[in-house]
Amino acid sequence: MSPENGSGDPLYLRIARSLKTEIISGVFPVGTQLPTEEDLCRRFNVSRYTVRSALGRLRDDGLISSRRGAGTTVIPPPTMGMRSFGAMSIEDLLHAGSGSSLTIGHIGMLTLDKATAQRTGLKAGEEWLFVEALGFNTGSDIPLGHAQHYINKDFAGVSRLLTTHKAPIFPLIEDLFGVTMAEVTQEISARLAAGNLARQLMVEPGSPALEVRHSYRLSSGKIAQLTINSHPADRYKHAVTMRRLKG
Amino acid sequence: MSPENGSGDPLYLRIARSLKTEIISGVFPVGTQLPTEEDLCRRFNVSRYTVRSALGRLRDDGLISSRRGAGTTVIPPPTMGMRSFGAMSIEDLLHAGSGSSLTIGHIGMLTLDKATAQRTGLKAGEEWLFVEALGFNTGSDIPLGHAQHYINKDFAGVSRLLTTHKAPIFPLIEDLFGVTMAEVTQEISARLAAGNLARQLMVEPGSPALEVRHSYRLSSGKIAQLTINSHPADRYKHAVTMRRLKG
DNA sequence: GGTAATTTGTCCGTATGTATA
DNA sequence: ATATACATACGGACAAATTAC
Repeated sequence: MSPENGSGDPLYLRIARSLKTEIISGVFPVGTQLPTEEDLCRRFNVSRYTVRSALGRLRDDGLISSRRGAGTTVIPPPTMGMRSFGAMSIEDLLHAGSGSSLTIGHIGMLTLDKATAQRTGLKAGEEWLFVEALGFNTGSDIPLGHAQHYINKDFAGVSRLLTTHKAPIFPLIEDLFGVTMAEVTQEISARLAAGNLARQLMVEPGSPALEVRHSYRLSSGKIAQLTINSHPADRYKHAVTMRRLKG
Repeated sequence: MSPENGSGDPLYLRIARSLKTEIISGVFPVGTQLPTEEDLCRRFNVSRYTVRSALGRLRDDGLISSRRGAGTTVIPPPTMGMRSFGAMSIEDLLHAGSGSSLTIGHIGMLTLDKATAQRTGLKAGEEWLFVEALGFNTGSDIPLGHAQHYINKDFAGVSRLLTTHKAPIFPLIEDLFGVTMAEVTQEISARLAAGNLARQLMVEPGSPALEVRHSYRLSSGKIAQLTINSHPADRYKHAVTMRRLKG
Protein backbone atom coordinates (compact mmCIF):
# COMPACT_ATOMS: atom_id res chain seq x y z
CA MET A 1 0.00 0.00 0.00
CA SER A 2 1.23 3.49 0.69
CA PRO A 3 4.98 3.80 1.17
CA GLU A 4 4.88 5.70 4.49
CA ASN A 5 5.14 2.85 6.92
CA GLY A 6 6.25 4.15 10.26
CA SER A 7 6.21 0.96 12.24
CA GLY A 8 5.43 -2.71 12.28
CA ASP A 9 1.91 -2.03 13.47
CA PRO A 10 -0.91 -3.94 11.83
CA LEU A 11 -2.58 -2.41 8.85
CA TYR A 12 -5.82 -1.46 10.52
CA LEU A 13 -3.97 0.49 13.22
CA ARG A 14 -1.98 2.43 10.66
CA ILE A 15 -5.16 3.26 8.80
CA ALA A 16 -6.86 4.24 12.03
CA ARG A 17 -3.98 6.54 12.84
CA SER A 18 -4.07 7.99 9.39
CA LEU A 19 -7.77 8.76 9.62
CA LYS A 20 -7.42 10.04 13.14
CA THR A 21 -4.76 12.48 12.05
CA GLU A 22 -7.01 13.73 9.29
CA ILE A 23 -9.94 14.14 11.64
CA ILE A 24 -7.86 16.07 14.13
CA SER A 25 -6.19 18.19 11.50
CA GLY A 26 -9.54 19.19 10.10
CA VAL A 27 -9.70 17.25 6.87
CA PHE A 28 -12.88 15.72 8.26
CA PRO A 29 -14.32 18.29 10.67
CA VAL A 30 -16.80 17.38 13.37
CA GLY A 31 -20.23 16.79 11.91
CA THR A 32 -19.06 15.77 8.47
CA GLN A 33 -19.27 12.35 6.93
CA LEU A 34 -16.28 10.11 6.55
CA PRO A 35 -15.88 8.47 3.13
CA THR A 36 -17.84 5.26 2.80
CA GLU A 37 -16.16 2.03 3.79
CA GLU A 38 -15.94 1.02 0.16
CA ASP A 39 -14.25 4.30 -0.69
CA LEU A 40 -11.77 3.79 2.09
CA CYS A 41 -11.10 0.28 0.81
CA ARG A 42 -10.16 1.70 -2.56
CA ARG A 43 -8.16 4.57 -1.10
CA PHE A 44 -6.04 2.38 1.17
CA ASN A 45 -6.23 -0.59 -1.13
CA VAL A 46 -7.31 -2.97 1.62
CA SER A 47 -10.26 -5.20 2.28
CA ARG A 48 -13.40 -4.01 3.92
CA TYR A 49 -12.55 -6.07 6.97
CA THR A 50 -9.45 -3.99 7.55
CA VAL A 51 -11.26 -0.72 7.03
CA ARG A 52 -13.94 -1.78 9.47
CA SER A 53 -11.32 -2.72 12.04
CA ALA A 54 -9.82 0.72 11.71
CA LEU A 55 -13.19 2.42 11.99
CA GLY A 56 -14.00 0.25 14.99
CA ARG A 57 -10.93 1.61 16.65
CA LEU A 58 -12.01 5.17 15.97
CA ARG A 59 -15.44 4.30 17.35
CA ASP A 60 -13.85 3.01 20.53
CA ASP A 61 -11.98 6.26 20.74
CA GLY A 62 -15.23 8.16 20.53
CA LEU A 63 -14.24 9.94 17.35
CA ILE A 64 -16.89 8.65 14.97
CA SER A 65 -20.32 7.14 14.96
CA SER A 66 -21.69 4.86 12.27
CA ARG A 67 -25.27 4.20 11.38
CA ARG A 68 -26.56 1.55 9.06
CA GLY A 69 -27.76 3.09 5.86
CA ALA A 70 -26.51 6.52 6.81
CA GLY A 71 -22.76 6.83 6.77
CA THR A 72 -20.08 7.40 9.34
CA THR A 73 -20.06 10.77 11.07
CA VAL A 74 -17.31 12.57 12.93
CA ILE A 75 -18.70 13.34 16.36
CA PRO A 76 -17.59 16.01 18.83
CA PRO A 77 -15.08 14.91 21.44
CA PRO A 78 -16.71 13.94 24.72
CA THR A 79 -15.32 16.25 27.34
CA MET A 80 -15.22 13.89 30.21
CA GLY A 81 -15.87 15.37 33.56
CA MET A 82 -13.86 13.42 36.00
CA ARG A 83 -14.70 15.97 38.61
CA SER A 84 -18.21 14.63 39.09
CA PHE A 85 -16.34 11.96 40.87
CA GLY A 86 -15.39 14.02 43.80
CA ALA A 87 -11.93 15.08 44.59
CA MET A 88 -9.67 12.50 43.09
CA SER A 89 -6.25 13.98 43.26
CA ILE A 90 -4.22 16.89 44.33
CA GLU A 91 -4.91 18.63 41.08
CA ASP A 92 -8.63 18.30 41.50
CA LEU A 93 -8.48 19.72 44.96
CA LEU A 94 -6.35 22.57 43.84
CA HIS A 95 -8.40 23.22 40.80
CA ALA A 96 -11.71 23.12 42.61
CA GLY A 97 -10.82 25.52 45.36
CA SER A 98 -8.74 28.05 43.52
CA GLY A 99 -7.65 28.51 47.09
CA SER A 100 -4.73 26.25 46.68
CA SER A 101 -1.38 26.18 45.05
CA LEU A 102 1.08 23.81 43.54
CA THR A 103 4.83 23.91 43.69
CA ILE A 104 6.71 21.79 41.22
CA GLY A 105 9.81 20.33 42.74
CA HIS A 106 11.25 18.51 39.82
CA ILE A 107 10.52 18.10 36.15
CA GLY A 108 12.48 16.29 33.47
CA MET A 109 13.06 13.13 31.53
CA LEU A 110 13.80 10.04 33.58
CA THR A 111 15.05 6.61 32.65
CA LEU A 112 13.39 4.15 35.00
CA ASP A 113 15.66 2.10 37.20
CA LYS A 114 14.61 -1.27 38.48
CA ALA A 115 13.24 -0.02 41.80
CA THR A 116 11.09 2.64 40.19
CA ALA A 117 9.88 0.17 37.59
CA GLN A 118 8.88 -2.18 40.37
CA ARG A 119 7.04 0.52 42.25
CA THR A 120 5.18 1.92 39.28
CA GLY A 121 4.55 -1.21 37.26
CA LEU A 122 6.24 0.39 34.26
CA LYS A 123 9.14 -1.19 32.40
CA ALA A 124 12.70 -0.59 33.56
CA GLY A 125 14.90 1.18 31.05
CA GLU A 126 12.05 3.11 29.50
CA GLU A 127 12.17 6.86 29.40
CA TRP A 128 9.34 8.90 30.90
CA LEU A 129 8.71 12.52 31.68
CA PHE A 130 8.80 12.76 35.45
CA VAL A 131 7.09 15.54 37.35
CA GLU A 132 7.10 15.86 41.10
CA ALA A 133 5.00 18.38 42.95
CA LEU A 134 3.61 19.38 46.33
CA GLY A 135 0.14 20.76 46.84
CA PHE A 136 -0.77 23.32 49.47
CA ASN A 137 -3.81 25.13 50.67
CA THR A 138 -3.16 28.80 50.02
CA GLY A 139 -1.83 30.54 53.04
CA SER A 140 -0.78 27.27 54.54
CA ASP A 141 2.73 25.94 54.70
CA ILE A 142 1.54 22.44 55.39
CA PRO A 143 1.41 20.28 52.27
CA LEU A 144 -1.85 18.60 51.42
CA GLY A 145 -0.23 15.99 49.31
CA HIS A 146 2.67 14.93 47.19
CA ALA A 147 2.32 13.97 43.55
CA GLN A 148 4.51 12.05 41.15
CA HIS A 149 3.55 12.08 37.49
CA TYR A 150 5.06 9.73 34.95
CA ILE A 151 4.14 10.88 31.48
CA ASN A 152 4.77 8.85 28.35
CA LYS A 153 7.64 10.39 26.46
CA ASP A 154 5.43 10.66 23.37
CA PHE A 155 3.61 13.39 25.24
CA ALA A 156 6.57 14.96 26.95
CA GLY A 157 5.71 18.13 25.07
CA VAL A 158 3.23 19.03 27.80
CA SER A 159 6.11 19.78 30.13
CA ARG A 160 6.44 23.34 28.99
CA LEU A 161 2.82 23.98 29.97
CA LEU A 162 3.03 22.46 33.39
CA THR A 163 4.89 25.22 35.18
CA THR A 164 1.84 27.44 35.07
CA HIS A 165 -0.75 24.70 35.00
CA LYS A 166 -2.76 23.65 38.02
CA ALA A 167 -5.50 21.49 36.54
CA PRO A 168 -5.20 17.75 35.81
CA ILE A 169 -2.66 16.91 33.19
CA PHE A 170 -4.49 14.36 31.11
CA PRO A 171 -6.99 16.76 29.47
CA LEU A 172 -3.97 18.81 28.50
CA ILE A 173 -2.48 15.81 26.76
CA GLU A 174 -5.76 15.10 25.04
CA ASP A 175 -6.01 18.63 23.75
CA LEU A 176 -2.41 18.99 22.78
CA PHE A 177 -1.95 15.69 21.01
CA GLY A 178 -5.46 14.91 19.88
CA VAL A 179 -5.56 11.59 21.67
CA THR A 180 -8.31 10.27 23.90
CA MET A 181 -7.97 8.43 27.15
CA ALA A 182 -10.02 5.29 26.77
CA GLU A 183 -9.57 3.94 30.25
CA VAL A 184 -8.63 5.29 33.62
CA THR A 185 -7.78 3.06 36.54
CA GLN A 186 -7.82 4.38 40.05
CA GLU A 187 -6.17 2.48 42.85
CA ILE A 188 -6.27 3.56 46.45
CA SER A 189 -4.13 2.01 49.11
CA ALA A 190 -2.74 2.77 52.52
CA ARG A 191 0.94 3.13 53.25
CA LEU A 192 3.33 4.61 55.73
CA ALA A 193 5.06 7.88 55.09
CA ALA A 194 8.78 7.50 55.67
CA GLY A 195 12.05 9.02 54.65
CA ASN A 196 11.85 11.51 51.86
CA LEU A 197 8.09 11.43 51.61
CA ALA A 198 7.58 12.07 55.33
CA ARG A 199 10.00 14.95 55.16
CA GLN A 200 8.30 16.54 52.18
CA LEU A 201 4.85 16.08 53.66
CA MET A 202 6.12 17.29 57.02
CA VAL A 203 4.81 14.38 59.01
CA GLU A 204 6.41 12.00 61.47
CA PRO A 205 8.03 9.01 59.78
CA GLY A 206 5.74 6.04 60.24
CA SER A 207 2.52 8.01 60.12
CA PRO A 208 -0.23 6.71 57.84
CA ALA A 209 -0.77 8.06 54.35
CA LEU A 210 -3.26 7.49 51.59
CA GLU A 211 -1.85 6.67 48.19
CA VAL A 212 -4.03 7.33 45.16
CA ARG A 213 -2.87 6.14 41.77
CA HIS A 214 -4.33 6.98 38.43
CA SER A 215 -3.22 5.37 35.22
CA TYR A 216 -4.53 6.73 31.96
CA ARG A 217 -4.63 4.39 29.00
CA LEU A 218 -5.20 5.13 25.36
CA SER A 219 -7.33 2.78 23.34
CA SER A 220 -4.15 1.17 22.08
CA GLY A 221 -3.55 0.02 25.64
CA LYS A 222 -0.56 2.26 25.97
CA ILE A 223 -0.22 4.07 29.28
CA ALA A 224 -0.14 7.77 28.61
CA GLN A 225 0.20 8.93 32.18
CA LEU A 226 0.63 7.45 35.62
CA THR A 227 0.12 9.56 38.69
CA ILE A 228 0.86 8.68 42.29
CA ASN A 229 -0.55 10.98 44.94
CA SER A 230 0.34 10.58 48.58
CA HIS A 231 -1.63 12.32 51.29
CA PRO A 232 -1.19 12.36 55.05
CA ALA A 233 -4.12 10.46 56.51
CA ASP A 234 -5.35 13.36 58.59
CA ARG A 235 -5.26 15.86 55.75
CA TYR A 236 -7.08 14.01 53.04
CA LYS A 237 -10.02 11.72 52.65
CA HIS A 238 -11.25 10.26 49.40
CA ALA A 239 -14.99 10.75 49.22
CA VAL A 240 -17.50 9.78 46.56
CA THR A 241 -21.26 10.05 46.68
CA MET A 242 -23.36 7.96 44.37
CA ARG A 243 -26.98 8.54 43.64
CA ARG A 244 -29.35 6.09 42.17
CA LEU A 245 -30.35 7.41 38.83
CA LYS A 246 -34.00 7.34 37.92
CA GLY A 247 -35.32 7.68 34.42
CA MET B 1 -27.91 -20.35 11.33
CA SER B 2 -30.06 -22.65 13.32
CA PRO B 3 -33.76 -22.23 12.77
CA GLU B 4 -34.80 -21.43 16.33
CA ASN B 5 -34.45 -17.73 16.79
CA GLY B 6 -35.20 -16.79 20.39
CA SER B 7 -34.82 -13.10 19.68
CA GLY B 8 -34.08 -10.90 16.76
CA ASP B 9 -30.58 -10.29 17.99
CA PRO B 10 -27.63 -11.11 15.79
CA LEU B 11 -25.90 -14.42 16.27
CA TYR B 12 -22.78 -13.06 17.88
CA LEU B 13 -24.79 -11.28 20.56
CA ARG B 14 -26.74 -14.40 21.40
CA ILE B 15 -23.50 -16.33 21.69
CA ALA B 16 -21.99 -13.60 23.82
CA ARG B 17 -24.99 -13.72 26.13
CA SER B 18 -24.79 -17.48 26.30
CA LEU B 19 -21.13 -17.41 27.29
CA LYS B 20 -21.71 -14.57 29.70
CA THR B 21 -24.39 -16.55 31.48
CA GLU B 22 -22.07 -19.49 31.80
CA ILE B 23 -19.26 -17.35 33.15
CA ILE B 24 -21.50 -15.75 35.73
CA SER B 25 -23.12 -19.03 36.71
CA GLY B 26 -19.75 -20.57 37.32
CA VAL B 27 -19.38 -22.92 34.37
CA PHE B 28 -16.21 -20.97 33.57
CA PRO B 29 -14.94 -19.61 36.89
CA VAL B 30 -12.57 -16.69 37.13
CA GLY B 31 -9.06 -17.70 36.21
CA THR B 32 -10.03 -20.58 33.98
CA GLN B 33 -9.61 -20.76 30.24
CA LEU B 34 -12.51 -20.44 27.90
CA PRO B 35 -12.69 -23.09 25.16
CA THR B 36 -10.60 -22.20 22.13
CA GLU B 37 -12.20 -20.24 19.38
CA GLU B 38 -12.24 -23.29 17.19
CA ASP B 39 -14.00 -25.29 19.88
CA LEU B 40 -16.59 -22.58 20.22
CA CYS B 41 -17.06 -22.59 16.46
CA ARG B 42 -17.90 -26.26 16.59
CA ARG B 43 -20.07 -25.96 19.65
CA PHE B 44 -22.21 -23.14 18.30
CA ASN B 45 -21.83 -24.24 14.70
CA VAL B 46 -20.78 -20.81 13.50
CA SER B 47 -17.77 -19.34 11.79
CA ARG B 48 -14.76 -18.08 13.64
CA TYR B 49 -15.70 -14.55 12.70
CA THR B 50 -18.90 -14.85 14.68
CA VAL B 51 -17.18 -16.40 17.67
CA ARG B 52 -14.59 -13.65 17.64
CA SER B 53 -17.31 -11.00 17.51
CA ALA B 54 -18.92 -12.58 20.57
CA LEU B 55 -15.62 -12.78 22.42
CA GLY B 56 -14.91 -9.19 21.48
CA ARG B 57 -18.10 -8.21 23.21
CA LEU B 58 -17.10 -10.07 26.35
CA ARG B 59 -13.72 -8.36 26.19
CA ASP B 60 -15.41 -4.98 26.02
CA ASP B 61 -17.43 -5.99 29.05
CA GLY B 62 -14.26 -6.77 30.91
CA LEU B 63 -15.14 -10.42 31.43
CA ILE B 64 -12.32 -12.06 29.51
CA SER B 65 -8.83 -11.39 28.28
CA SER B 66 -7.19 -13.05 25.27
CA ARG B 67 -3.55 -13.45 24.50
CA ARG B 68 -2.08 -14.66 21.29
CA GLY B 69 -0.76 -18.16 21.69
CA ALA B 70 -2.19 -18.51 25.15
CA GLY B 71 -5.94 -18.83 25.21
CA THR B 72 -8.78 -16.72 26.51
CA THR B 73 -9.02 -16.32 30.27
CA VAL B 74 -11.92 -15.34 32.48
CA ILE B 75 -10.70 -12.36 34.46
CA PRO B 76 -11.92 -11.19 37.86
CA PRO B 77 -14.48 -8.40 37.87
CA PRO B 78 -13.02 -5.07 38.95
CA THR B 79 -13.91 -4.45 42.56
CA MET B 80 -16.20 -1.84 41.23
CA GLY B 81 -16.92 -1.66 37.57
CA MET B 82 -18.00 1.58 36.15
CA ARG B 83 -19.16 1.67 32.60
CA SER B 84 -18.97 5.33 31.95
CA PHE B 85 -17.28 8.38 33.23
CA GLY B 86 -18.98 10.42 35.84
CA ALA B 87 -21.94 8.12 36.18
CA MET B 88 -21.23 5.84 39.04
CA SER B 89 -24.23 3.82 40.03
CA ILE B 90 -25.18 2.17 43.23
CA GLU B 91 -25.59 -1.11 41.42
CA ASP B 92 -21.87 -1.25 40.93
CA LEU B 93 -21.47 -1.81 44.62
CA LEU B 94 -23.38 -5.05 44.31
CA HIS B 95 -20.47 -6.78 42.67
CA ALA B 96 -18.16 -6.09 45.57
CA GLY B 97 -16.92 -8.98 47.57
CA SER B 98 -17.18 -12.10 45.48
CA GLY B 99 -14.95 -15.06 46.05
CA SER B 100 -14.59 -14.46 49.73
CA SER B 101 -16.05 -15.82 52.89
CA LEU B 102 -17.24 -14.09 56.00
CA THR B 103 -17.18 -15.05 59.65
CA ILE B 104 -19.41 -13.04 61.92
CA GLY B 105 -17.86 -12.28 65.27
CA HIS B 106 -20.60 -10.33 66.94
CA ILE B 107 -24.16 -9.42 66.20
CA GLY B 108 -26.71 -7.64 68.37
CA MET B 109 -28.37 -4.39 69.29
CA LEU B 110 -26.10 -1.64 70.53
CA THR B 111 -26.75 1.68 72.18
CA LEU B 112 -24.10 4.08 70.98
CA ASP B 113 -21.80 5.58 73.55
CA LYS B 114 -20.14 8.90 73.02
CA ALA B 115 -16.91 7.51 71.62
CA THR B 116 -18.66 5.34 69.06
CA ALA B 117 -20.94 8.21 68.10
CA GLN B 118 -17.89 10.36 67.56
CA ARG B 119 -16.21 7.78 65.44
CA THR B 120 -19.21 6.96 63.30
CA GLY B 121 -20.88 10.31 63.03
CA LEU B 122 -24.09 8.82 64.39
CA LYS B 123 -25.92 10.15 67.41
CA ALA B 124 -25.01 8.97 70.89
CA GLY B 125 -27.79 7.21 72.76
CA GLU B 126 -29.40 5.83 69.62
CA GLU B 127 -29.89 2.12 69.22
CA TRP B 128 -28.47 0.32 66.17
CA LEU B 129 -28.01 -3.23 65.08
CA PHE B 130 -24.29 -3.84 65.27
CA VAL B 131 -22.60 -6.55 63.24
CA GLU B 132 -18.89 -7.24 63.34
CA ALA B 133 -17.26 -9.62 60.92
CA LEU B 134 -13.97 -10.72 59.41
CA GLY B 135 -13.57 -11.40 55.72
CA PHE B 136 -11.32 -14.08 54.29
CA ASN B 137 -10.29 -15.25 50.90
CA THR B 138 -11.75 -18.68 50.50
CA GLY B 139 -9.29 -21.20 51.79
CA SER B 140 -7.14 -18.65 53.57
CA ASP B 141 -6.76 -18.14 57.30
CA ILE B 142 -5.44 -14.63 56.97
CA PRO B 143 -8.18 -12.02 57.23
CA LEU B 144 -8.65 -9.74 54.28
CA GLY B 145 -10.49 -7.17 56.26
CA HIS B 146 -12.56 -6.32 59.25
CA ALA B 147 -16.07 -4.96 58.95
CA GLN B 148 -18.35 -3.11 61.31
CA HIS B 149 -21.94 -2.66 60.22
CA TYR B 150 -24.30 -0.29 61.95
CA ILE B 151 -27.82 -0.97 60.77
CA ASN B 152 -30.79 1.23 61.53
CA LYS B 153 -32.96 -0.48 64.10
CA ASP B 154 -35.95 -0.20 61.75
CA PHE B 155 -34.25 -2.85 59.65
CA ALA B 156 -32.83 -4.96 62.44
CA GLY B 157 -34.93 -7.80 61.09
CA VAL B 158 -32.18 -8.59 58.61
CA SER B 159 -30.06 -9.94 61.42
CA ARG B 160 -31.52 -13.42 61.16
CA LEU B 161 -30.45 -13.59 57.52
CA LEU B 162 -26.92 -12.43 58.07
CA THR B 163 -25.45 -15.59 59.50
CA THR B 164 -25.57 -17.28 56.14
CA HIS B 165 -25.21 -14.20 54.00
CA LYS B 166 -22.01 -13.23 52.25
CA ALA B 167 -23.05 -10.51 49.85
CA PRO B 168 -23.49 -6.84 50.74
CA ILE B 169 -26.23 -6.21 53.25
CA PHE B 170 -28.07 -3.28 51.74
CA PRO B 171 -29.70 -5.21 48.88
CA LEU B 172 -30.99 -7.56 51.55
CA ILE B 173 -32.58 -4.65 53.37
CA GLU B 174 -34.07 -3.41 50.15
CA ASP B 175 -35.59 -6.78 49.40
CA LEU B 176 -36.83 -7.45 52.88
CA PHE B 177 -38.36 -4.09 53.64
CA GLY B 178 -39.19 -2.83 50.19
CA VAL B 179 -37.16 0.32 50.60
CA THR B 180 -34.64 1.81 48.19
CA MET B 181 -31.27 3.28 48.93
CA ALA B 182 -31.22 6.63 47.24
CA GLU B 183 -27.66 7.61 48.01
CA VAL B 184 -24.46 5.95 49.01
CA THR B 185 -21.42 7.80 50.25
CA GLN B 186 -18.05 6.16 50.14
CA GLU B 187 -15.14 7.54 52.10
CA ILE B 188 -11.67 6.10 51.96
CA SER B 189 -8.90 7.03 54.34
CA ALA B 190 -5.67 5.70 55.72
CA ARG B 191 -5.15 4.77 59.35
CA LEU B 192 -2.95 2.70 61.56
CA ALA B 193 -4.04 -0.67 62.83
CA ALA B 194 -3.59 -0.89 66.56
CA GLY B 195 -4.92 -2.74 69.57
CA ASN B 196 -7.96 -4.83 68.94
CA LEU B 197 -8.04 -4.20 65.22
CA ALA B 198 -4.42 -5.19 64.72
CA ARG B 199 -5.01 -8.35 66.69
CA GLN B 200 -8.07 -9.32 64.70
CA LEU B 201 -6.41 -8.56 61.38
CA MET B 202 -3.28 -10.37 62.52
CA VAL B 203 -0.91 -7.54 61.74
CA GLU B 204 1.72 -5.72 63.74
CA PRO B 205 0.33 -2.79 65.72
CA GLY B 206 1.25 0.38 63.88
CA SER B 207 1.02 -1.10 60.41
CA PRO B 208 -0.95 0.84 57.82
CA ALA B 209 -4.56 0.02 57.02
CA LEU B 210 -7.13 1.24 54.56
CA GLU B 211 -10.48 2.25 55.96
CA VAL B 212 -13.47 2.23 53.63
CA ARG B 213 -16.77 3.60 54.85
CA HIS B 214 -20.11 3.29 53.18
CA SER B 215 -23.20 5.03 54.38
CA TYR B 216 -26.50 4.16 52.80
CA ARG B 217 -29.27 6.72 52.82
CA LEU B 218 -32.91 6.30 51.96
CA SER B 219 -34.68 8.96 49.95
CA SER B 220 -36.01 10.32 53.23
CA GLY B 221 -32.43 11.13 54.17
CA LYS B 222 -32.41 8.59 56.95
CA ILE B 223 -29.24 6.51 57.23
CA ALA B 224 -30.19 2.88 56.82
CA GLN B 225 -26.73 1.40 57.17
CA LEU B 226 -23.22 2.48 57.92
CA THR B 227 -20.32 0.15 57.22
CA ILE B 228 -16.69 0.57 58.19
CA ASN B 229 -14.24 -1.79 56.56
CA SER B 230 -10.61 -1.91 57.64
CA HIS B 231 -8.04 -3.68 55.49
CA PRO B 232 -4.32 -4.27 56.03
CA ALA B 233 -2.53 -2.17 53.43
CA ASP B 234 -0.76 -5.12 51.87
CA ARG B 235 -3.89 -7.23 51.52
CA TYR B 236 -6.31 -4.87 49.93
CA LYS B 237 -6.33 -2.19 47.34
CA HIS B 238 -9.35 -0.25 46.28
CA ALA B 239 -9.46 -0.25 42.50
CA VAL B 240 -11.88 1.27 40.05
CA THR B 241 -11.59 1.13 36.30
CA MET B 242 -13.53 3.51 34.16
CA ARG B 243 -14.09 2.99 30.49
CA ARG B 244 -15.78 4.94 27.82
CA LEU B 245 -18.98 3.54 26.47
CA LYS B 246 -18.89 1.84 23.11
CA GLY B 247 -21.27 2.03 20.21
C1' DG C 1 17.48 -24.71 24.59
C1' DG C 2 15.20 -25.65 20.41
C1' DT C 3 11.29 -27.39 17.74
C1' DA C 4 6.63 -28.37 16.91
C1' DA C 5 1.93 -27.79 18.06
C1' DT C 6 -1.50 -24.76 19.71
C1' DT C 7 -4.08 -20.53 19.80
C1' DT C 8 -5.15 -15.90 18.98
C1' DG C 9 -4.34 -11.83 15.72
C1' DT C 10 -4.63 -10.05 11.23
C1' DC C 11 -6.25 -9.98 6.48
C1' DC C 12 -8.47 -11.35 2.30
C1' DG C 13 -12.74 -12.21 -0.76
C1' DT C 14 -17.52 -12.86 -0.89
C1' DA C 15 -22.41 -12.81 0.26
C1' DT C 16 -26.62 -11.36 2.41
C1' DG C 17 -29.43 -8.64 5.67
C1' DT C 18 -31.26 -4.17 7.20
C1' DA C 19 -31.75 0.59 8.31
C1' DT C 20 -31.51 4.96 5.99
C1' DA C 21 -31.84 8.40 2.50
C1' DA D 1 -39.58 1.46 -4.37
C1' DT D 2 -34.79 1.84 -5.23
C1' DA D 3 -30.18 2.69 -4.22
C1' DT D 4 -26.88 3.37 -0.63
C1' DA D 5 -24.02 2.12 3.22
C1' DC D 6 -23.24 -0.13 7.34
C1' DA D 7 -23.97 -4.79 9.98
C1' DT D 8 -23.54 -9.48 10.07
C1' DA D 9 -21.73 -13.85 8.54
C1' DC D 10 -19.08 -17.43 6.00
C1' DG D 11 -14.67 -19.60 4.49
C1' DG D 12 -9.81 -19.62 3.92
C1' DA D 13 -5.02 -18.23 4.81
C1' DC D 14 -0.89 -16.82 7.09
C1' DA D 15 1.61 -14.44 11.04
C1' DA D 16 2.98 -14.10 15.70
C1' DA D 17 3.01 -15.34 20.47
C1' DT D 18 2.79 -18.91 23.65
C1' DT D 19 3.01 -23.45 25.35
C1' DA D 20 4.32 -28.26 25.36
C1' DC D 21 7.54 -31.61 24.35
